[in-house]
Amino acid sequence: MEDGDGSREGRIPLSRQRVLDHAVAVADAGGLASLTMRSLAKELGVRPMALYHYFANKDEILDGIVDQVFSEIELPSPGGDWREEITRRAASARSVLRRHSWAIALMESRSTPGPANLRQHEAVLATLRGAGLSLEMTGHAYALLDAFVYGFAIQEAALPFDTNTTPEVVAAIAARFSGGDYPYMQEYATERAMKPGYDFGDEFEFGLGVILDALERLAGPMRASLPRGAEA
Amino acid sequence: MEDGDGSREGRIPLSRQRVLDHAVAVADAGGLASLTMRSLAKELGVRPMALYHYFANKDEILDGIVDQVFSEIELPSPGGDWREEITRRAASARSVLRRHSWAIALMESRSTPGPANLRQHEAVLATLRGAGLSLEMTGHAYALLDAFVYGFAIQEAALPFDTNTTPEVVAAIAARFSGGDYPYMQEYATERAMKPGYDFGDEFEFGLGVILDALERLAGPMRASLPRGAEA
DNA sequence: ACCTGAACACCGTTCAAGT
DNA sequence: ACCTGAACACCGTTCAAGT
Repeated sequence: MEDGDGSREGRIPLSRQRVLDHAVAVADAGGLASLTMRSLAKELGVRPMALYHYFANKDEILDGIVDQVFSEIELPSPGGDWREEITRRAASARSVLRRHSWAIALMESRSTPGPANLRQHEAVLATLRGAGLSLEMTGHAYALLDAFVYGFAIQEAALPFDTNTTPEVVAAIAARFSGGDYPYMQEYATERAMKPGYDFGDEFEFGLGVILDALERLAGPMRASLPRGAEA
Repeated sequence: MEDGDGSREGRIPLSRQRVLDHAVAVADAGGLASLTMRSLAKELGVRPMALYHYFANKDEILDGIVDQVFSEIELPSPGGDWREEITRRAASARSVLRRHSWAIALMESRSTPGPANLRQHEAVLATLRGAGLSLEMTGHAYALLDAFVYGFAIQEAALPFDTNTTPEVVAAIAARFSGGDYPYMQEYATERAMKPGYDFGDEFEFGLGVILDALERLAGPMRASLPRGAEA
């Protein structure tokens, strides 16, 4: 994974973007704990202090990679069918957060949204308002949709198994419930979760569908796209 | 906040529970980053290495405080009205995660659930199954409900303002949107979020209500409580 | 059994310096 | 402007030791 010989010749020069790209790669590969100023510098073929020429401190880098992750999420386009657009954006957010699950932990602690985050907000608001939702209903819809998307990402990240967990590991987990202390968990595990074809990920489509159906019903008949507040 | 004079006389002896209680208090007061083996030891009036007599390492303490947080969430009782019970449990989870918002970041990274977490799962499954939901619908309902609860907690934790933010701060945030780049965000901010009486927290009741209404409809007429899988 | 002291390999970051 | 070296005050943790 090292990409430098240490010599300055032929080195791609540092830049904010290059630092952030490598920071994301380091976190993807080894988790958030493995991302240190020193490990990041080594990955870039540079001394730790060089990073401080582009970022005031590590927190600024963390803010940067969170926004980098947001920038990977597809924006809904306010022109199209709102349900289709919102679904596409939600699915994209889910897959991005699955790729970079360390980002979820960071989202909780940083409260200054970056530009990609703001663009994301703007596009979702535009899509919902464009579909004719009232301001109040737009707020309801957005909070509910994003809570679901982020919460689902937490659940997926915390799952003790993913799609390619060995049967041995699954059996070990199941053994914890077989003492009789957790009859309902045991029922769910044996009668459903361990059945072939079961995939927790399918709950995403189900949940999102439930939410969108409800919003559609609550918002009344959707008007065709009539953008407001953007006519200036 | 120091509670010891350093002398061993009269010191409450260490124990796993005492360590965890203080660890939660430290994280509540100063955030997760402020919780170090050394700061925790100082808070307990003890040397850092004493902690290793009760926990193998810091990770075990982190697992412990996550489960401690889960233990604060009210369990639904399978006997009562399912909607009421699930609502009470969700509201409790939200307020607990608001009190300990650092726990959200930890939930993502630890995948071995503690006893309080398991009890929580068992009680929710019992409540849903007791209400007559099929195994499949129970899985759908649980995933959707918890995604919403956890996701809402992230959103609340990431909010740049809480209920007692000064108007100056609010104005500073609003100023970022007034450049014309974000017309829909500006509309939402000025026409709704900054209006007196607006409270993001109200979206919790709305979203939970939408989800419960949908589940009620999908599950068909609820049978009276008929526990299954626990008759042994 | 319960706690401590010294030490090791790490952190983020400052400050002064090199080119 | 861009990067470095040495140093400081921290980390988690090992190991051997005290009572």
